[in-house]
Parts: sequence; C-alpha cells; structure tokens
Amino acid sequence: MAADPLSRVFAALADPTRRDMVARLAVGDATVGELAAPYDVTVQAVSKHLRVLEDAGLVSRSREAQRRPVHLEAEVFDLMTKWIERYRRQAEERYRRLDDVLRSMPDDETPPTAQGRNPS
Amino acid sequence: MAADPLSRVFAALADPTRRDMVARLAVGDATVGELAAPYDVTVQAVSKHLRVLEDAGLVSRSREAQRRPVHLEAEVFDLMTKWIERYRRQAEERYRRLDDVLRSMPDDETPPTAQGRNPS
DNA sequence: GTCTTACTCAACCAAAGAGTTGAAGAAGGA
DNA sequence: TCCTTCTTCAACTCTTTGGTTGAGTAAGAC
Repeated sequence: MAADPLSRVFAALADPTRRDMVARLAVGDATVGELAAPYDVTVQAVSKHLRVLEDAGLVSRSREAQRRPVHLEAEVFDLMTKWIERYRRQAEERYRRLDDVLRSMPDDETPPTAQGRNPS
Repeated sequence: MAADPLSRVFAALADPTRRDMVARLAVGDATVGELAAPYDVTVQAVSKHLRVLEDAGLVSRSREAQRRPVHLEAEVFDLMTKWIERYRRQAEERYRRLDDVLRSMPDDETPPTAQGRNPS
C-alpha cells in the first residue's frame, strides 16, 4: 500500500473489523484482549489490526502492567474530513455553476464539458 | 476486500492515484484517456481504477460515441462523512465527560476506565 | 466495406493483506 | 524462583490488488 498518511488512514478504515474496533474505542479505551473478545479471529490477528490503526495514527497504546490499553486518537479523522469536504464542496460548486449556465441559456444545447487539473 | 459499501468507498480512496482522479473529476467530467494522460501507467490500469471507483459508487459512466465520460457522484462522500463524524463526536463527548469527572474530584486518583460496546 | 479511435476483457505476475500456528517477551503473583 | 497472563514476533498460506501485455469490442470516419 502507499506510504502517505491519507492512504494509510483510508486503508485502515476500509476493513469492517477495524472500523468496529474504532467504534468501540470511541466509547472508551480497551486492552487487546478486550478488543479481540467479540471477534472469532485469534488475538494475534487483532494485534495486527491494531498495528495498522496505530500506523495510521488512529490509535495509540500505553503500558499498564502486562496490558497495553488502546486509545483512540480522533484528531486524525480531520485529515480525511478535510480531503472529503474539499472535493465534495468543489463538486457541489460545479453543479451550482452548471445550473446557472443552464438557467442563463434556456433554449440552447448544453455547452462542452469543462476541463482542468487539480492533483492530490 | 469486504463487500459492504463503506468498506468499498474507503478502500477506493486508499489509493493516491484514485484520489487524484477524484480530485480532477471534482473540477469536471473527463474521458478515460484524459484521466490516464498524467499518469505513467497504461490506460488499462486506469480503466481498472475507474471500475473500483464505480463499484464504490463514487463515479458513473455514460456513453458518447466511442468515449465513456466519467462523472463524479459526490453524494457517496456522505456515507463516509457520517461514519467519521459519528465516532469523532462520540470520542470528543467522552473527553468532555472525562474533564467533568476530573474537575469534580480535584485531589483523588483517576477512576477506572469506562467500558462498553458499540459496533459497526 | 476498411480504418482509426476509445475503451474493455483475459491471462498473467509480483507484492501486499488478512488470517493461521507456534514460540518468545514482559510483567505481576505464588 | 517458577507460573500465569497479556501481548507481540516469526514464518507460513491464501486471496486480493495493482500492474503488465495482447486481443477483442464499439462506434464514428473514410
């Protein structure tokens, strides 16, 4: 997978088990064992999922005796939200402008499609 | 990968090339060839990327002579935004409550961590 | 009709993901 | 000390993904 932070966050949340873990961590911190309990996979698999979430910056882990409590870091959500909102807004803006154009030329054929680049 | 819609959308956007395509489509519709131009991969690879985006409901394709103009369907973003906002808000709510607790017992040790389940 | 353009399908390959089992590390309890 | 608990590491398997090349389809253009 790609190394950039945004790709990591999206990829981390593309798995339903990991999304479920995030949902549960939004309620409160939990240990690896507690997190693993509801799923019918090994605790090692859950540990791997947590590493993916941690690499994405979505969770952090402290130490408390043998336990490693997992904590949700909700700020990373902002990264995604900003990306999504940017292009959603842009697309909506475009529809709005298209409506204006259509309103201004009520009995003509549609104009050629707009063009442009805007990476990342 | 998992079959549920949310997983498909997150997975589709976990690839930087696909995110770039979405960004460009927010500006305006484009054909497969136009979309492929800036990248140093084959047009077939771009066609595959588009299929992933289409399966996720992020784009749609019409027909116009030999061309297949690609159109961004921004509404699917809402699916993600709702999921993200739900748990972000929940996590923030939790911090707020924790602050209240800490304020109400200024010189005690911290209470045991809260617990609970809340899937999907 | 044939030719050219725009795109997709099929088969293949290498790398990454998600799971497994088994062993090892880390820290408290006996 | 040894024992138990909680967690991770290592090695392996299987599937998916992102890319390739080569052939095939669809629809104007000549």
